[in-house]
Amino acid sequence: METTVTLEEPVSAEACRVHMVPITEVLGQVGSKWTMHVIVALATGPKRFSELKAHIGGVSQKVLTSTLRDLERDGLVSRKVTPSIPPRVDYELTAMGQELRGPLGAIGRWAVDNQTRVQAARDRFAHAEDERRRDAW
Amino acid sequence: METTVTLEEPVSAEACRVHMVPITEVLGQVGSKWTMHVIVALATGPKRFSELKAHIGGVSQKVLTSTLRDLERDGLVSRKVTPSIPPRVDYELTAMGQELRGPLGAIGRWAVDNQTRVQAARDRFAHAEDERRRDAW
DNA sequence: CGGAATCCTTCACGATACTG
DNA sequence: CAGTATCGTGAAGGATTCCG
Repeated sequence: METTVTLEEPVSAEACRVHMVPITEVLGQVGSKWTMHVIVALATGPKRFSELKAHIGGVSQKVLTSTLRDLERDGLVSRKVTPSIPPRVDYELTAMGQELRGPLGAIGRWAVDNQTRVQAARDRFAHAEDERRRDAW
Repeated sequence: METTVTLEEPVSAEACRVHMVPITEVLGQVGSKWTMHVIVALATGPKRFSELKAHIGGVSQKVLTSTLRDLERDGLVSRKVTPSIPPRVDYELTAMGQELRGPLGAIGRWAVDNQTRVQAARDRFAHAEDERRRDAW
């Protein structure tokens, strides 16, 4: 019994919804504003908290902490504490985190390859909106 | 001059951030709670508004409308109005929308393939949390 | 240094009611 | 049928302060 539906051949609306649950969950996590940045930053190797914060830039300490917690919770990132003075905490992609780089890279490449097309579409849309506004007057 | 960095070989922190912009934007959109559902629903062919709503299930018409607007705005979905009585509106993936199915499918497959591993990691994490709580007392 | 705690703002989402 | 208009809510994110 094959249950790999995803984006190819939906069976029923209900079966499709059930299948979407883990996907939605993962995307909700990945779509979170900073998750992608963290994974990219860690893709080249382990980093300390302050290194991550500096590398990413523009993220608050609180949000970075919670992002890292979520990733650790899901087993994508490992957290290694060295209780020295001052303390030292290293973050690193786990094996599972490394595996996510592939699929994430596919999205990333699509985004980079298509940003001009998306921008053009947005311009067209904004322009069409203007025209409708003009017609209304 | 090659500028395809994404997830493979970061150059500088700044160059990396610049590259992340379109990716973050796309992921923010895709990570939006219902975008994925809409694309999956439309992957098999055009659908009317009410068909989409019924197929997805659990989405309010307001949110579905704005989700579709965003997708239309970015040129991923086309909207065809038939001014009959009652009115009829068909939504369909554009060529660009179709192309997104590949990368999105990669994420989807990863999510489905790894949901048990993620769940196990969460259980471990929750268990470790409990133990720390017990130590505190 | 790496956080936890607190406060505050914004916004996505949802429920409801109304319209062409 | 396919929206638009309004109102309400919770959660995400950000700034700041304090702690081991």
